[in-house]
Amino acid sequence: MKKKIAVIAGPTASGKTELSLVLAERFDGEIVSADSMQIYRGMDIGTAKPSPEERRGIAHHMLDVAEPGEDWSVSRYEQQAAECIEDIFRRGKLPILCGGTGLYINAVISGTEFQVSGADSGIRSRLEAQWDEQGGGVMHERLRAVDPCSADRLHPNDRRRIIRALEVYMLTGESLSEHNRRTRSRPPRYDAVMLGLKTDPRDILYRRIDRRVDEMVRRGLLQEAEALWKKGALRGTAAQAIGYKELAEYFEGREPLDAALDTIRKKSRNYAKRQLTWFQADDRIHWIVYNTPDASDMVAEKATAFLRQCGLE
RNA sequence: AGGGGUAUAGCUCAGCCGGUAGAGCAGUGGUCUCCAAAACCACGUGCCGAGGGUUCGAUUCCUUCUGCCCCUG
Repeated sequence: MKKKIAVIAGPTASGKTELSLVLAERFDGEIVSADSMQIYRGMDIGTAKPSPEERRGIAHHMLDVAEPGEDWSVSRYEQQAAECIEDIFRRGKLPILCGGTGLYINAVISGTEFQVSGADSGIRSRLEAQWDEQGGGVMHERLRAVDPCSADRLHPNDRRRIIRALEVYMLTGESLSEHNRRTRSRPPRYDAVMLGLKTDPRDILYRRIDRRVDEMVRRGLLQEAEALWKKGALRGTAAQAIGYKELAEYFEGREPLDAALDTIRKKSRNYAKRQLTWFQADDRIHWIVYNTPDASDMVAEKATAFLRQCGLE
């Protein structure tokens, strides 16, 4: 029988962390973060990473596993997270995968293989250079020649995915579409019991996000971001983190502080919307509406009931 | 108080010589199998501030009023 894990998904500021702690206590679980930015050491306030005190003695995994300058990727995440989950099972506990990075969650559940890395071989940067020289149309046609399915599926402007599709083919000889067909046909690695948190009118979430940015500033986001910026640590994937990249503009004197903060709020809302689009398309998710702080007990009860109903205890 | 300017989509603003209107941002919907807090795609009818006038026809010209902005006192 396939092993069961609990998953808590949802957009930023929807209350995932809080719920994960309650469920970990009730189900004797350990938490595995599924967040592409919380993996970085030193990026704490801006990623809303639970502090050691906030973790209430519950084991957390996949936090602080990389330096901000490191290149990170789904592949690395998937491998390490899977190891953590297996360890948790060995300890006889329930793994609770909790986070807002849908791609990471899916990779772990399904056990997707990402064997080839174009970034390492340097082929990716070569393809990127060619894209800039020859234009996207040429690259799209090149892809069409080796992988017509992917070419049809991808919009000509989708530079990143066209390059990746070419890279996969060049590195493995197998087209991306074949690879996907093969991996998708395999049964998922875990039996995931998925919970999703959201607000009902979306504006509630947006307002919560706006407020949370102010809260982060109060807690020292500027100092944290400035320290990383001074070290030149914000490179690679970490440089994409909302909050840090906008504040870098401010530190460099290219934008006033209030404008940078407005952008942070805006980008966070945009991000939340994309997360909702991603998760709402996933019909495995059992949604719970979490509108106000005083509903936390009710949310916990609903979540608990659902997990029990799905055979967890 | 006098003079000048402005009033167009939720916001910032385009609309040359009159033929009823577009961009960016926001928002919404979507894509997503190694940069994913990223990248990419789609969607723009709004008493063109109000009234009057000129005109076949006014957002566009004239005029009055109202709001805001600037200058002079």
